[in-house]
Amino acid sequence: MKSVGILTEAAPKQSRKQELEQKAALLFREKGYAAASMRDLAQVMGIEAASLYSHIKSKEELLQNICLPLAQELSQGLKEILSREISAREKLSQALGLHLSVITRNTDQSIVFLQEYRHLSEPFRSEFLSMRKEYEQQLMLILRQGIRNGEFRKTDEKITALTLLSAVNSTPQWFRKETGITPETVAGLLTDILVNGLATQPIASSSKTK
Amino acid sequence: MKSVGILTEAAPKQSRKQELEQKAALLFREKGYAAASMRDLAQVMGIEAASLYSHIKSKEELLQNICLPLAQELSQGLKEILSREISAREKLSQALGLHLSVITRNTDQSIVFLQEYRHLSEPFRSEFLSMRKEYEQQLMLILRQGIRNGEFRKTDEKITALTLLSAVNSTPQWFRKETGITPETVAGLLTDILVNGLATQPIASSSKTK
DNA sequence: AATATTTGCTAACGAATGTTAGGTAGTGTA
DNA sequence: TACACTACCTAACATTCGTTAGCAAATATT
Repeated sequence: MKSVGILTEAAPKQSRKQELEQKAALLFREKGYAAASMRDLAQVMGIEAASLYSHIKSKEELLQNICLPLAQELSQGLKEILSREISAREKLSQALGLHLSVITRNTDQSIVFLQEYRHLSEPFRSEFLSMRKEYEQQLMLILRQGIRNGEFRKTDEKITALTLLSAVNSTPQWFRKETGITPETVAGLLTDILVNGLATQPIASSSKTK
Repeated sequence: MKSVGILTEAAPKQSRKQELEQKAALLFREKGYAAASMRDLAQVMGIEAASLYSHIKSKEELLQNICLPLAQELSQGLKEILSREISAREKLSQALGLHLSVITRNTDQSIVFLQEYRHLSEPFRSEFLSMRKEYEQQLMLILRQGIRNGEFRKTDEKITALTLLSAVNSTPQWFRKETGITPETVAGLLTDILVNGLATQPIASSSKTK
């Protein structure tokens, strides 16, 4: 019962399962995982709820296929950057750039990834959390390196890392590919703000760095 | 059936309803609004689910009582700051300080406020969203003022405002009162990072400001 | 032409959901 | 003492939930 033909034109190369996962990401983003029902998802797909199970084993499988690959990609990318022999500043810049590149190319998935991971069952949830923790600590490592060699001002590494992360993680909320603005542009913009600051000239502050 | 006596010692001045709302905020924070059931909440309170309705009209009323007062407090505070006759830099600093003060004093509520507002029914959801939009635009106003008079570097106001907001909004995730660190300390730290930047010295970047 | 795979259907399941009805026992107030 | 109020109970409701069983038709593969 394919008969795509006239009505649903141009279902290109994507399998039905991929289409389902994409629609699921959008639905989970909009309503939240817990509040999005399989019947909602079925309606979006134009089929009955029970028919979804021809493609997937469970609702949670959808969530796993959204969260885990994304976590994997981010984690692996950062690890690679960390091993390069470049300045801390350059590392941070590349890390933010990669992070932004990944999440702006997958806005729906990223938002779900960031907000709904807690609905993963064990052991996936724990696995996810330990990957995140590792990721955060690698970011802190870059900061610590930069502070030690004088590239960065003295700040609390943990707080700074989490603040940077949440700053870049908010981009999927407003980023739209259609506007023509590229992930690279965003990366440049955000990195600039966060590394160089907003002010035109530094001012006396609590920090002891001139 | 009060008989607090020995078992539930020191239920200080707080009414049962207030206690319920506080427990609800914690529960909603931990499990998400949709995934947190009234039976979960009842268990936390040590009573039956049906008994909750002696104190509230509905589950959503709890969400409203978490989200709306917080939105009100933030919105009103920013409006007040905006009207002062001080530099943009000072305005931004005070705005971030107030924002941080409010949300670090109400971490559970803030997280729910930020992540679960979408489960408000109409017209509360729309009301909430328009308050948030107004808040964001007032922040942009401060940035625009600062850019115009040279206090801030030239950046995209919208992106910058949203980035600043999400940076400060992440504090409830890691902030713990018990550690002794005060909201004011956090405010100083974050404001410093965001306004003055991470770097010890600016470097050639896409920005045209020297 | 025969077979396997993909994609969908109807019907139904047990479990969990928010909520209501109606009642009871303590507590504070007139 | 009488009365109202607070705080809880049991029992049950209609609805929605994720999911399974069993079947059918179209498509792809051999």
